[in-house]
Amino acid sequence: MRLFAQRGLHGVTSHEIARGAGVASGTFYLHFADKATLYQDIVEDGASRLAATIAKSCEKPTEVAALVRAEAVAVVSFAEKNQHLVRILFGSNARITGACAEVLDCIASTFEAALERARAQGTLADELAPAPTAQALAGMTARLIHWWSQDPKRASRDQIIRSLVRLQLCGLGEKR
Amino acid sequence: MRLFAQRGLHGVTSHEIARGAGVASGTFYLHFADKATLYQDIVEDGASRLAATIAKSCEKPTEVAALVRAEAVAVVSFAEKNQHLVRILFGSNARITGACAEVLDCIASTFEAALERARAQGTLADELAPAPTAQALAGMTARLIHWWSQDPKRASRDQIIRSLVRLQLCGLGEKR
Amino acid sequence: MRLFAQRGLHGVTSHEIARGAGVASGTFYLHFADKATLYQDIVEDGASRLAATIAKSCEKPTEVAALVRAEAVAVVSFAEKNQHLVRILFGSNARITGACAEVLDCIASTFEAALERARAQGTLADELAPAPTAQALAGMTARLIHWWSQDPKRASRDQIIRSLVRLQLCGLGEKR
Amino acid sequence: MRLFAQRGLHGVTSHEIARGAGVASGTFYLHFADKATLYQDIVEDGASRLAATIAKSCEKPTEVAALVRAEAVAVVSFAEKNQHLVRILFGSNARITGACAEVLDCIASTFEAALERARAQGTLADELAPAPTAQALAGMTARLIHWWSQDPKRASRDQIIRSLVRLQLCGLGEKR
DNA sequence: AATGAATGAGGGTTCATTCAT
DNA sequence: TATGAATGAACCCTCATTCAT
Repeated sequence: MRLFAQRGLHGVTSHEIARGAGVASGTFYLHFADKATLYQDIVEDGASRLAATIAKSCEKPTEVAALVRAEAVAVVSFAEKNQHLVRILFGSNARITGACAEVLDCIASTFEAALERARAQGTLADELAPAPTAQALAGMTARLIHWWSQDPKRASRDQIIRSLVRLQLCGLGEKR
Repeated sequence: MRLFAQRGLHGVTSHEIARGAGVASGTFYLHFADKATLYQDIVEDGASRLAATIAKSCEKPTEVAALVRAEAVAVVSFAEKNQHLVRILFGSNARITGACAEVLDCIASTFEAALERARAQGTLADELAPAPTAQALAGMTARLIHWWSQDPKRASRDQIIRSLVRLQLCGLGEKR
Repeated sequence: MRLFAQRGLHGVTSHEIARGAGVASGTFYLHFADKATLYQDIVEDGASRLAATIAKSCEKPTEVAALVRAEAVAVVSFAEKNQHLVRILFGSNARITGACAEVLDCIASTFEAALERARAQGTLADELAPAPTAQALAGMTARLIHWWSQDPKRASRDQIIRSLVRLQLCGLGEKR
Repeated sequence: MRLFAQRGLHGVTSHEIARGAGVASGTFYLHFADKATLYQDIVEDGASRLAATIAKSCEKPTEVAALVRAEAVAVVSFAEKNQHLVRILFGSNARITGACAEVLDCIASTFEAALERARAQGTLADELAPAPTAQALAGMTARLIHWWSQDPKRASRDQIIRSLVRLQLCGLGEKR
């Protein structure tokens, strides 16, 4: 993951991965089918773990504000524990490899569902169309997380969460 | 640009580029130093053209709302005219190639400057730290533009602009 | 062909073929899809050329003896001109590669047709079943040709032809 | 033997052989020096067993016809009991491996000796040179046996023997 | 004696780049 | 200036063989 996060699928050789793991070249193939499959598996597994983490964080809260906050906390915690993975998922030549069922699209669709609900309840600002807004919120989250995971000293955990919450709440409706 | 946008730096061969341009393989090297340099040049040139477009759009307006709107319009127009380029800049194994002086960072720093100004004037919501907020806004813009440029029928030009303006204004302060 | 004749498909590397042709490794792939395909093409092309040669030699003669002789001459001439090819076709890990639609089966079926005709005319010795006899005659021809092409000094052209003719005539019926 | 008969020396891995024998990969090397040696040993042992079988069958008969028949029966019986081995010996990338002291040459030399004897007694047809005729007869035998062992339902045991006897007798002289 | 994970040399293939024409 | 055949370094992957357990 470290190597893929730094240099991408094509920038890393199978020899480097093996050597990085302290084993011989051939040993790589005792554990993984091939380089592309390993990468794809990392992405897919990571995406579903992230999705599960988010989903779980949304179970309890009922108020919008609490829900948004819970989600932000979950995402930030995930990023803290999976620094390399986050860079792979959001650093994103993931798209190029065809490996990912679009982590971003996955997150975006979560947002989109929430926005549709808000629209139904009349709490969504009129000028916000659900689809593009969902994409914008997903992009915002991804970028923030990715930027932060490249160097966690750039901002405190709390600042990240507060920014996420504020912007998401704003995007998720909250007529002014 | 079309090829790079579709398949990324590593997914395209120099032969394909030449053939796509209707010339022989060797001719490629009469025009470009090598494939990586071409890619880098596309990214850098594209980034500075985008930056210039944004900067120009910000010259006249004095009010925040007008300024944000002008910027959104400029970015959207740029994306319309440079569909492939936008996918290269934001689709983003740009980061991996080391080719880019971070288009996103460039955009982010524009936002950051605005946020610092807002903070000085006391109009920035307290919970928003300038640096991460700037990243979030940049990520939001990039994602929205990229998503849209993959298939312009996904949303109307206007919806994109309205979403951008609303979310940016919100992020840029506007205490509630 | 020389290399394949000497060491078989698996015993020859693509690098050796290139080097043997006085070109660099990559050049091989400008001319052939890959090593296995080249081998297969050699076998298939060789088989059909041999079949065509045999077929042509059988056009004119009407008497059995003349026909058998014409065929023997054709096969021997082919072997003289295509020493390496003959060793590939009959030296025979051809079967292993799945490359060949069985050159031998092809030749055998020619014989089988002739034997069926002989049977219909009542000139075939009773103890000879067409199918196995055809295989035997084909194997005989192949072996003789292969053995000779490994070292043409082993026997004169004429000895080969005479042996072939005599044995084939015998096999093809000629009740005693 | 089954694996080698089906796919040849190069088409079988040492792992497959071990797995086919129900032991672990390393165990293979407790029993055999290496894959190539195993193959060579199979071929050499098989060839000498076949040679011994033939030699034994030729001990008693004194008449040519009886001798030829005894030999044919011996060979066919051997093929019936050693289906895989026969395919290895005659299916024949045996030659390529350098493993075999030429089973065919071995058989051929038996025939050649008989032919020389016939020549000395003046019973050999003038047009048949001993060496090429011996090769032809050996090839005929090998092909017939091999063809039959690939699918014993192709012909009855008796048909094979009768064809062999008839053709060999014819080749072995029998002036007309 | 058996295991099976580990090794690493070797081979097939690709492709960025060159250069004689 | 344009060509495109040729180059050869580099990469992915396989598999015969070893050896600590």
